[in-house]
Amino acid sequence: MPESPQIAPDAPYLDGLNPPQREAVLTTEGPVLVLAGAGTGKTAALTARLAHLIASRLAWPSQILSVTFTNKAAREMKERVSAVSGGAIEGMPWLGTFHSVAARMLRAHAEVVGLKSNFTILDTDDQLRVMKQLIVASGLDEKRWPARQLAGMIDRWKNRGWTPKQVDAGEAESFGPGRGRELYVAYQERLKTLNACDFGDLLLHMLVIFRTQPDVLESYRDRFKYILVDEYQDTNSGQYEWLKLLAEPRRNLCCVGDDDQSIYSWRGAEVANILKFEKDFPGAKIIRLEQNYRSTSHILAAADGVIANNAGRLGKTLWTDAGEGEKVRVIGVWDGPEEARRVGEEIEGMQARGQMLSSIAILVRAQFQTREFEERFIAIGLPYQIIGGFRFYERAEIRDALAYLRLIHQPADDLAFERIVNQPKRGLGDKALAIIHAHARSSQQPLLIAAASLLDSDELQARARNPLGRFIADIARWRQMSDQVPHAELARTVLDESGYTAMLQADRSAESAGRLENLAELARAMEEYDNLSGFLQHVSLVMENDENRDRDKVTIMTIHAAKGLEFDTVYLPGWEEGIFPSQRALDEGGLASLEEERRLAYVAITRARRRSTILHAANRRIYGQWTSSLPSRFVAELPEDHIDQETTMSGGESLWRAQWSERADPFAHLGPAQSMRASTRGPGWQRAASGGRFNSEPQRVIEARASAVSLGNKGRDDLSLGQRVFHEKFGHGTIAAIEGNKLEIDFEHAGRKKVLDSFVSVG
DNA sequence: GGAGTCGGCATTTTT
DNA sequence: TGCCGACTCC
Repeated sequence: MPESPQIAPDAPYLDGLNPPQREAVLTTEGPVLVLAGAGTGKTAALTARLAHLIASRLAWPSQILSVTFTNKAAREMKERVSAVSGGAIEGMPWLGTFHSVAARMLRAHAEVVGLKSNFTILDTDDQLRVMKQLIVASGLDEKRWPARQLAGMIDRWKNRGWTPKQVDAGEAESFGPGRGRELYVAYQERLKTLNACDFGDLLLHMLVIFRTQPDVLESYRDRFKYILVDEYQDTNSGQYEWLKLLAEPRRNLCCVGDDDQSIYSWRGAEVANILKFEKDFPGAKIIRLEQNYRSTSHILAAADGVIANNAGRLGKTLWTDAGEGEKVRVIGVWDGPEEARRVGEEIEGMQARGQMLSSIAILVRAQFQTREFEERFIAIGLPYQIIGGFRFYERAEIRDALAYLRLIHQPADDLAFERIVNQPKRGLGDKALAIIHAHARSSQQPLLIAAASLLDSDELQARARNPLGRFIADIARWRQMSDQVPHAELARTVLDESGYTAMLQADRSAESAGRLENLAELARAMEEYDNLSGFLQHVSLVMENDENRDRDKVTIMTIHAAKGLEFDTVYLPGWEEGIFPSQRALDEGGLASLEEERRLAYVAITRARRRSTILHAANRRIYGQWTSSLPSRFVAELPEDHIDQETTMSGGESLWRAQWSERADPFAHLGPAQSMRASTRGPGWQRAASGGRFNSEPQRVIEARASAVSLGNKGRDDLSLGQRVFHEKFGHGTIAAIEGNKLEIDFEHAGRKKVLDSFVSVG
């Protein structure tokens, strides 16, 4: 590999790039921060940079680490690199999301942190269930100390790169109280026994390995000649440390991002990472991409006027030669239904004029806002799609199916066992489960194995024992099949033979048909993977929504979900104090979260290519209560020259703008009923209704050691024939026979029974 | 195990 | 207001 790049100014990948973009491509050595404003051709530059590194032989594809946050971004980059290099380049092995790259590394070094390389990746619901169990086990009231709160805390700690020992004492105190650290330790222990880790662990474990195993760190430093990071403003402290460790000592680190588009601080992202880049990497080159190829200048100016109110920006000024275009419209309406009606009418008008619905989006601050539009669009028959909400792999039926597959693949998967042992109903209720749990705990076996050994005893009543026996035999049989039958086929068989399909067919509710379809889709999706284990491992990291994009539809989604997307026409409803900025941000986060809300506003406006329309309503129903609302302060921040204001109410166009400075009640003329100030809305209204449901459950896989029906445990050594023992259910008796962990006992009242040694006590 | 009831609660969610 | 989870009663 030559020392210096063979600069080819006419290289095809440089075609169409502007000077700063070229600079971003050609500045290969040393730390580089590319500040890429919205719509400035960031991905084009990044892709070209990768192509350049490879084409000029600075590095092999395998020597470049490029990380993104989303699977979508990773996929897009892969596709574009391969297109720009004429498909000649084999897929880049180290191009992926932070999590998938870390998972890949962790599989190679799992034993360092006490895992096996086939560890399972838990999702949020798995985590919550495990944590709930731990909270209950530690004697805390799960109502007062909800698992979600603990999960949130531990997640934040992991985002910061903290192992239990590093957790700030004060923070550790706050849960339980005083039990935070202990529960964190217990959680990690539990994960270890499940051979599982959560999303945060993927990065944290690797961080620990880098910190403690210099040779491992060294090998990766050797390997990665160049590192690229997309959406750098979204990195958290853990990811930052991870990158920094890998980037030293070469420091060929190129980070691309936009501080003005940092909208995930509540997920642990640290805007500070991008703000302090120069300090952390002295001599870093800062390149600004400021030419916007997406929007017209009125739109850019409006967005710029808003974001200019934020302090501590790195600063950049977007410009375009696309022309002025239309001003941003600001429309004041009476109430929520009118807002939806107005948008619906305009869209119908555009549709009549031939505009594609897919080029139109409605971007909201929070999920609950989608409802009003949904209702309206149904009423007028306007095709729409709501992005967000349930993901494919979060649907209950999908997770049930996955649980079957997990349990077949990995008999030790207790979470999967719990999920499906009685799904469909087999008459295995709480009582049976409690007995299985008790035995599993005392014999330290996975639930499936413990359940199998219970079958040979009288611990369970025949009513439970028989269906349990069938269930276990089914799992064992499917497990054998899994070696011979293609895994998609296996999935279909399992769903049929387990009675799951029949259960859905018998269910005549509105959703059941869709569920059956989803399951069919799941089996189809499986065909794309080589084997069951590959599929299961992939599923946990790439949980994507398969939206059907066949028909022309208006898109409704949150602003967060819209980051990185663009539409010709964008509607931005609900720009009211308390909604946007959200009440929560106003109440709790102080200036920092107000600024984040403002960045959201910036992201929202800049999604539009040609037309951006902001709406606000004077009255809105929140939790069923009619409340009057003030226009968002962000409305007042829009530069007047670049907007057109319109109101469907009397009062004049600048009504709201004036009010912001005068702090008067803009709706005083409406009479006392409506003039309740927005600020008088107490904390009661704060969090508006949402769709964020957590209904479903887990998935993960553990290495199989024992077969599903293996028995023959060594028994206890403190028991002998003729000994008097006590059994909770059957009372006192004497041991008549011992075989491994199985006993036959003559009970004084219950007669002769087969029981397991873990259920008896001496005496 | 299913249906009914009651109380608490309610942003954003890349992996 | 409306949903979800927990709980109760057949």
